Amino acid sequence: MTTAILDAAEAEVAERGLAEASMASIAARAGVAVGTLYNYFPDRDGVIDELFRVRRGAISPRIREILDATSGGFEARLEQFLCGLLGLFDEHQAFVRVVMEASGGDGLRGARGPRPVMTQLKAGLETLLKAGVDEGVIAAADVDLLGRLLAASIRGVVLHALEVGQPFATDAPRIVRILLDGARRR
Amino acid sequence: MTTAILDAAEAEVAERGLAEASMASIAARAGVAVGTLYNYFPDRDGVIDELFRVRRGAISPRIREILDATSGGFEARLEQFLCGLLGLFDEHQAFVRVVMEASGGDGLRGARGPRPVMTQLKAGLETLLKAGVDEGVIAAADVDLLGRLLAASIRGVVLHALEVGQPFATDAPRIVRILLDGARRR
Amino acid sequence: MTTAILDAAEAEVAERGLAEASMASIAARAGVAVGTLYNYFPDRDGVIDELFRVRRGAISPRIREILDATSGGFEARLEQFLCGLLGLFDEHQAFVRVVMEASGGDGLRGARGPRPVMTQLKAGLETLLKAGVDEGVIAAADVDLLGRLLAASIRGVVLHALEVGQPFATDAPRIVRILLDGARRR
Amino acid sequence: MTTAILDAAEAEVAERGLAEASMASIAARAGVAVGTLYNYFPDRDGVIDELFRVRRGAISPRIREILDATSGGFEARLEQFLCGLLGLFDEHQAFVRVVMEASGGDGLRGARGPRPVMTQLKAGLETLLKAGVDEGVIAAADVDLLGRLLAASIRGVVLHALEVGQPFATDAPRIVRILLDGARRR
DNA sequence: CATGAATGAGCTTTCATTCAT
DNA sequence: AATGAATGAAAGCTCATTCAT
Repeated sequence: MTTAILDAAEAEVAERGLAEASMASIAARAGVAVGTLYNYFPDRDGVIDELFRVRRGAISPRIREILDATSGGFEARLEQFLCGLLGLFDEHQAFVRVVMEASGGDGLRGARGPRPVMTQLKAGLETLLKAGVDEGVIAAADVDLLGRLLAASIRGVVLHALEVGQPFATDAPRIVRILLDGARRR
Repeated sequence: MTTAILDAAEAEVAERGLAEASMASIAARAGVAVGTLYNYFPDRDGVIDELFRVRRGAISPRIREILDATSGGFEARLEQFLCGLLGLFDEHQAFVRVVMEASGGDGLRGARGPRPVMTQLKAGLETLLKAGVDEGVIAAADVDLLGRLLAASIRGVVLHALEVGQPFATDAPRIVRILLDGARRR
Repeated sequence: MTTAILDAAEAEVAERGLAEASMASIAARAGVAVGTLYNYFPDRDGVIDELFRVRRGAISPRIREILDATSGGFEARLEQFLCGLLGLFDEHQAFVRVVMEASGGDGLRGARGPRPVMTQLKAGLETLLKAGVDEGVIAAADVDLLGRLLAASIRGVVLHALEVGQPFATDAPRIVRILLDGARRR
Repeated sequence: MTTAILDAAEAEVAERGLAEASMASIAARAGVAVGTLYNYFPDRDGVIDELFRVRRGAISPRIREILDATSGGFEARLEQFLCGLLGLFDEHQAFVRVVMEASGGDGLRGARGPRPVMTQLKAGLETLLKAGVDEGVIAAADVDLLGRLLAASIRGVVLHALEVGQPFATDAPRIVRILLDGARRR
């Protein structure tokens, strides 16, 4: 039942936005009465928080796995990481929508919850980029900016894919190529 | 008066978020009575929409000017454009905050308003990138993705600058360099 | 089972008050499920009403016994009655708390239940006072007021004892003395 | 408006009881919308608390005046005090009902508000009774119990008068006579 | 026009009650 | 019988909106 409720909440938030997802609409979508929600969660925040907690719980270890599974040189690993990441997001489209909804001005105000995933993602990127520095592929001075560009690019690609209804993962290799070698023709 | 109200709305949304910006708080900040808001706007959405419309009205021609003012080769123009753009955003920090707040899942739902700016920005980028293709600097096949990466990068850089409290414009040249020539050391 | 439920209800009302005694808390205290309450009582009011009915059923005959057991002259009997009554209340502290809780404006509204006890108590007092009239100890004209003063005094003494945590019965002789002979020194 | 709302709250509580007095019923009785209540009071407790505060504010100084206005010997003053008090309560019948409703198990749990009036009343009685001790009319040892009997008697008389719909003040002299000289015929 | 008190729909939350197991 | 999850009416509270002044 908790699962059904969280799924309903997720769909509701993805479709209508965090502020518009009322307990009544979540209950209706879950096919239960309002009161039932309160048999499983203390209050509205409890539902939303748990939604983020559970989804994070499903995604977080996968990100680590994807990172750990990368092998080869820096460039190959980065590409594998991005590819795996976007593939993972493909599997959690609904939640990705929620995160996009919720992550307007993160950090500018009380960010509700997707933060840890983004943080972990950035941490993974940083790990890889440092390996790239060690291999002499990229300059240490570029790590920070490059990390941010990569994170932003992932967001941009995901959002675009969401809008046009495509899967996410296809662009990963090209992103890596452009960010490493540039778009300039030679 | 409309201006005062929109300024108040902007400040309120930037500070508290779209959902928390009540008509009462906007009126209080503007130093008028709630009723007065309704003498100038049909309803709450009217205020928010007009806020976006007006700011867009101020920003749009500037974007075009910035684009038109670029000169030189493709790379130089791209850098000038980004630089000018980020400088422009620096002048509209409050509104940029509002946009960040509001631009969670644009297009996934009824996009409130920043869309056109982003669209125009993308259009400007596309114009430039096409010039790049004509000059033979970049491949036509990369235009679309590169445009999205640039747009996403701008968002990432702006958000980061907002969080750490820095001006936006400083990173523009490095972004252009990375996206054109790659971060790979040679 | 009914007994266990009523005991739980009594304890709950005594501790938290009538309004705060929920079916859930009563069930929990009785160690049964909520549904079980409804196998023995039609609804919440049914529980409360039955609580009063049962306790009255236990107290009523005792009051009669106490009255019947009184012997001697009017004054002695009155003192015995009061003493016995307060002693009886001592044995039913929890219920007395419930009655105090419930007996705000009895009769001003739908009196929940303690009424009959008070009525019987007043009836007993009246019987005694009439005996006093017959013996020529008190005037017939004073019976009514004296009855009310005695009843009120009992309430006041019980409430005070409950607040300071003392047994009830100790003050009975002094009350009788004051009401019969007055507090005036001679 | 505050007055109208408090009057409505008072009537509602007097008629239906504290727990049953909903904001909706208070609003309806006051002839305003629910929201209006919240323009004048922070929440439901705010209404109830203010009701008690205001009525206490009207009654408290009067009690003091009544006490200060008493003159003559102890007995005369006590009678004047009781008489004045009951007369005062006659003027505030509605609030007296509220107090009766609210003062079930005072002190046994969080007593909402009439407490101070009762406390002041008891303090007034104590002052008088001490004067009685000084005059040698009553014994110091009886002050405490006599005070409680008087307070309880007042409550009993008021409650009875409320139920039968009589004015309160008529019984005062007889109460004083009984408590001082006893009901015993001589 | 400006005002701000009044409004009431709508939201969150509670809890007596039901009923399939 | 006992259970306790599900129910939904009802309560408290908020806030966009209206309108008499």
